[in-house]
This record gives sequence, C-alpha cells and structure tokens, in this order.
Amino acid sequence: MDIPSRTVERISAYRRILLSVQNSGQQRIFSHELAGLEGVTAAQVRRDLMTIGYTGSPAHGYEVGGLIEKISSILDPSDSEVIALVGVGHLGSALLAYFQQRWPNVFSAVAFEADPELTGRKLHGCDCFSIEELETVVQERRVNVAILAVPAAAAQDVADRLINSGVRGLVNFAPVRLRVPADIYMDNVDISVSIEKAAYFARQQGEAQTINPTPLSQ
Amino acid sequence: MDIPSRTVERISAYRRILLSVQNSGQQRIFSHELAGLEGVTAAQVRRDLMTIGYTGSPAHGYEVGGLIEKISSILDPSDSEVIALVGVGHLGSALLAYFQQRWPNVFSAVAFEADPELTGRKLHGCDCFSIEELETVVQERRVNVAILAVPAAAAQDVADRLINSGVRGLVNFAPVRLRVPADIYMDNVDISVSIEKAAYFARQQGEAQTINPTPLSQ
DNA sequence: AGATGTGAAATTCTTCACAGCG
DNA sequence: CGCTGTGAAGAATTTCACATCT
Repeated sequence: MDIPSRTVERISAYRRILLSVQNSGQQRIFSHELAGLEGVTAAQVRRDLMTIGYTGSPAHGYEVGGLIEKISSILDPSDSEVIALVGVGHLGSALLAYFQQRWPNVFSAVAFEADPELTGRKLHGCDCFSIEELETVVQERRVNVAILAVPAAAAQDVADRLINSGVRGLVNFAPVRLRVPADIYMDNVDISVSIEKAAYFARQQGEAQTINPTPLSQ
Repeated sequence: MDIPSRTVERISAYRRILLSVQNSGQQRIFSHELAGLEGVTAAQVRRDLMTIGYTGSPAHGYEVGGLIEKISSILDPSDSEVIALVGVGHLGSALLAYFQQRWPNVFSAVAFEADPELTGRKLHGCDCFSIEELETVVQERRVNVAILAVPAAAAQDVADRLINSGVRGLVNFAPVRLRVPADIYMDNVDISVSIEKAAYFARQQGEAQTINPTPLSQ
C-alpha cells in the first residue's frame, strides 16, 4: 500500500485523538467530530480513511476501536522495534523521558552519548551506551530508526555511522541539512525554522490568512 | 507581500546556509549550489527567490550578502523582539540553551515555569518567571510569539492565557491539538508523529520513494 | 435528515523548458 | 555557452458536491 506522507502524519494524529476518545468511553465517531478535534475538514478525514481503506457507516460513523486497530496495523511495526537516540543532552533527555510514556509495547529506545559521565547506566529507563558502541549495538538490536539530538558539528558523522549500521529512517534535530542516500528517509525537525515562521506569520496578523484548515474558534 | 508557508520555511533554511557560506568567504552563489546544500532543486531555489523578489545575474548568480539581507528583511522583526517560552523542563531547557546562541540581536527569550524551584532566577541567561506572572510580563514586554513546552494537560490553558495577553503566534511542543482563534498562528511540532512517520517510511525501504527532492547521495 | 464514499474540480506547490542576457 | 527569470505544464493535495445508504 502507498500512503502519502501527509496522510501518514494525520492518521498518526487521529490515532492519538481516537485513543483519548475511546478512553472516555465513546464507541463511534463521525468524520466531522474527528475533524473538529484535529483541526481539519470532515472531507479531509473521510478522504484519509478512504486512503487507508477504512470504512464507516452513514448511520453510525466510524468505529473508534476498529479505526485505532486499522491505523495501528499501518503505523506499528509487526514486532516490537528498538529506536536509537543519539545525544543525551537536554533535548535528548526530554525525548527519552517522553519516549518512556508512549508506545509501551511497540517501540523501545536505546541511547548513545559521547560524554562518559552519562554512559553505562540507565537513563529514563533506557540503556545508555558510549557512542563508540554505536555500530555494535545498532546492528545487534536491528535498529531501523534513529533520532539525532547531537550538536550540528557531529550530526553528519553520526548519521553516516547509523546508516552504515543499517538504520533506514532518521529524525534529525540538529540544525544542519545532512547528506544521505536517496533510499534513506530523513525528517528534519528544525526549531529555528519553526520559530522564524511563527514570528513571520504572527506579524502578518492584519490579513485574513487561513492557517488553520477549520477555524476551531473557541 | 504574501509568501507561502513552504517558502518561508525554505528561505529560513537558505539563510542559515548562506551565513555559513558567507563565513567561508564566498561572495556569490548559484541556484544549483544553494539547492545542493539545502537538498532541493535549483528551480525551487529560483522560484523561491523570485517569490521574495530577489534577483541575481546569469553571470555571477546571487550575491550572498545581499540575499541574506533580503531574507532578513522578511523574517526578522523591525525591532528586537521578545519570545516567551513556557515550561522549563528538559525540553524547555534545551530550547532556551539553543536560543541563546542564535539570533543575538533579533530575538531574546523570557521563560515561565510552574515549579517554584526554577523561578526567580536566570536560566541560560534568560529571566525565568513564575507562571503566575505570565500575563503581566507578556503584556509588558509586548511578546508576540510563544513556545509551549508544557505538559499536554496544561497546554490549552497556557495557550489561552498567552493569547489573551496579546500573543499572535505559537509553536506548540505538547502532544495535543489546541483550540485557538482563526487569526492566531499555530505550529504543532509533534515528536511522536515524526517518529511514527520515520518508522513507517523506513519500513517501506523496498520501493523507490523520492522522499528527498534531490538525491544528494554520499 | 444526515452520514459516508468518491469522481471531479479547485487549489497549492513543484518542475519543466526556454527566451534572453552577460 | 551556462545561468537567471518565468510562463506553462505537471503533480500533489484539498475541497466540493452529490449519489447512495440507513
């Protein structure tokens, strides 16, 4: 199956909403309800669910549990997977802590750090290795996805080493553009870009810009 | 002037590259060079520069300094601006530290935190106030942009208070979708979505997916 | 009546391709 | 020439609008 990137992002967001909806006891949901909670249009939700091949009923909408299952069958790996986090500074630490409380049975993390002070022990419940052990551990645990939370200067080298050890997908928090082979997935989370963008659009307050697909006011 | 969101993101990225190019002494740059460094096509670069109204010469390409100026005239506020960071946990701390080394004359930060242990002193060079002082300080310093690095449960309340105090643009790191008026800019930086997306596409290794606009291999 | 599912239209974003310049 | 600037084409994404079902 071939799901566009934007749709993958949205179904991931839908699932989080659905889990909380389910948690509150609601069994079924209409496209416009889910749309309202995520801040997109109802047509967008229906199109996305059509794309992933989930079908509802005009009378009752979509089954919350079934839809969660469907999304999980797409997003979750078939077996539990280990993700590598490189760099356990403030940011890495935040990611690790965040990691622990999500994906109980699906993803687990293993951390790498250059500072010897931090290695060799558990950090937020994860093994923290020296960066020198990166190749060994990544290969042993068959890591497919890695998160880069290292200084910009180190990022390219770490990325190369991860890819050489078998990693196929990267989320890069370092403020540099990395060179990777075309078949490696790379997502850049660029905080200065986000801030500069927010500052720019905040300044354009005057004009009627539809930034949020559905107003959602109040 | 009306610049699309994607273009704003890219010119922000271009500027960072241009600064480092300038730093290395290079005075002029061709669209294909900048494109290669950012991982987009040369046509994309030319289109973006056309969009912001910057013009080069077929003989020498674009002037690095002039282009930096042009981008800065779009992205930077006319006067130095204060940005609010709410939540000084691991993530907030990372953002604050990162903040200090960028935008020396353009943006400065002020932090807010609920934990009394952390308030009332300087953190990474920024004033750190109690969350109770949020309205007062945000209004006093005319804050337009805020970063939310608080737990999900607190995010909506903090966002409401920020907006009521005059903030027009938000970058939200909490994993919840917030309800804001249509004229407020909101960017959600959703780390679990990023990770689930990376895991999904890493798994699709088999197929020839052009995720990176230009291969950039090696 | 009020939903879903979905072709088709509309919109947005990217690339092509080439005239024209130095 | 090789590069910029740009109309036009092409892709991708979103929305419309309506047939259809309960």
